[in-house]
Amino acid sequence: MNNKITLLSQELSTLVNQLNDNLEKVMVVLFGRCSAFFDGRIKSHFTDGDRVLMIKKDLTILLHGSSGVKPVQWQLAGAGKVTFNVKSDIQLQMETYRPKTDESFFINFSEVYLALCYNIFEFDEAASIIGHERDFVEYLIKNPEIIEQNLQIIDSEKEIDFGFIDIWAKDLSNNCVIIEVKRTMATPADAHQLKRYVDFFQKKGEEVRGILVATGFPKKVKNYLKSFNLESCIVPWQDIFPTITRPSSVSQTKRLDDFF
Amino acid sequence: MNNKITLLSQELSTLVNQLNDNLEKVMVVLFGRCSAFFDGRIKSHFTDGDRVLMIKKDLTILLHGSSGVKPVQWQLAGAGKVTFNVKSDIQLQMETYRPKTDESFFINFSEVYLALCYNIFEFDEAASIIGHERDFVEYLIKNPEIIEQNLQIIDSEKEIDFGFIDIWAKDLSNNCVIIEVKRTMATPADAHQLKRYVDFFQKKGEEVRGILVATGFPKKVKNYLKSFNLESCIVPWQDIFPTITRPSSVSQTKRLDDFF
DNA sequence: GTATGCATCTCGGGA
DNA sequence: TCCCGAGGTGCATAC
Repeated sequence: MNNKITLLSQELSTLVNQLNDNLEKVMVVLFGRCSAFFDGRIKSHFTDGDRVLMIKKDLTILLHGSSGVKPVQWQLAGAGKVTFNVKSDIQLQMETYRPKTDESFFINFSEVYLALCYNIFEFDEAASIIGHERDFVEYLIKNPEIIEQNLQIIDSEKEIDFGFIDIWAKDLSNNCVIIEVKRTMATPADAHQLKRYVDFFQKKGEEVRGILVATGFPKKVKNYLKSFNLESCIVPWQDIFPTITRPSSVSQTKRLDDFF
Repeated sequence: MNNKITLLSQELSTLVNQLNDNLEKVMVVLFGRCSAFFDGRIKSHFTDGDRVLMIKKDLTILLHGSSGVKPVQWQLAGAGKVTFNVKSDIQLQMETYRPKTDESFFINFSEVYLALCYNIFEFDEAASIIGHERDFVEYLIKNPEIIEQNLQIIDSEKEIDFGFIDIWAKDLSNNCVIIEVKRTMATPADAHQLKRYVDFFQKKGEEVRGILVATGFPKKVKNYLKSFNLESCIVPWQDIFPTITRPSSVSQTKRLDDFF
């Protein structure tokens, strides 16, 4: 094929050896019909179905079905030994145990359509990401007038007994203002989180306002904020942060011959 | 190969047509070196690296790297049209847009090691799972003495203005007892959630106790509970629920010839 | 190692 | 459809 992909044997006794030899060295991918059992933090069982099994170099194990982002079953990296074997000459089985969490994972393939190794190169895969909550907090600290005119920022990411306060400020009347920042729609839990921060300061006898910043406020959350005398502030983040420009130029140093 | 797996062309202009023709009909999997851009709820960019692209029949798109359970980038099902095209004769590009969330996803392959279609059969993939929170709540309702002697269960999964109460009971002194059940270690948010429920009943002038059930209580959570006058109860779920027995027999109706 | 909270959380259930 | 909470949450980060 090429030096990156190796198709494995369709003969089970050979396949088993190929698989066991290559685990942890390359990524292994199997396409087949299988049933699966997981026993650990929860106990789950899937009956026979067409799936994709992906075993990464760190022994992360993913079993994907025909839809959805989440695997139907999986095991986190750090399994103990993963072993394949053949049962009764006709079924391929995978068995693993992850001691750290006392979890075991067992898959029984009634059919293997294709098995391959992928000699994936370990890049430093850190993403460049814009839009974490932290980015928004920093933006608001530099542009507090988005929330309210004449806010004086005092501190941010400040730890108190009940957690971390995103932004701590004072308003024109010298009231203490606690600001909690969310990058999504506000939830009841968000409102309550803010409430407990405000309570903390009020217990110390201070005059305190609380403002929840989010992209939207469902009715229930609005009611909750109102009943606790907290304020809301809608900030449409999508309109504030610019689009990443998509580089569409092709490197001139690569030529068609480089690929195959 | 077989009727399940079709290896696609290594010639880009042919590959593009094969891909576009098969999307939504089968699962498509590509192994290659690519850079990728996602712009939506967040903006993220990955530079060139070896990855696996999986496009499921529901147009869930997963881009997996060499480690970890989570894809490095992804898009939920329900993209608008997904299109492949060839750029400057030497790069394969994928482009998608998901109107619902105004998200776009763009991948540029500098190399394609292998591309294939997987004619995955749509089973009803519902899992049989034991160990959901609901199972624990039901167990406690049948065995309330695990929490406390002489508890009288009044109701469960009861909706109040601020959410659903797991278990609502009365103790020997006829006090109202609100019980919140967690299947994991208790978190500060759990403690606050319970406080929310207890506050609701106290406002109605009732004498209320709150008990948080979990497998463990970090010190900070203990402190929260204490300051809120709430109680804790450790229940070691893993010791209570039995192991799923693993069927290891092979169906006698299948023979080796059935497989290849 | 444990604990804590964010996340493109994803997903399912209920209104 | 929106809203809400559970999750085998995963995962980085701070301690």
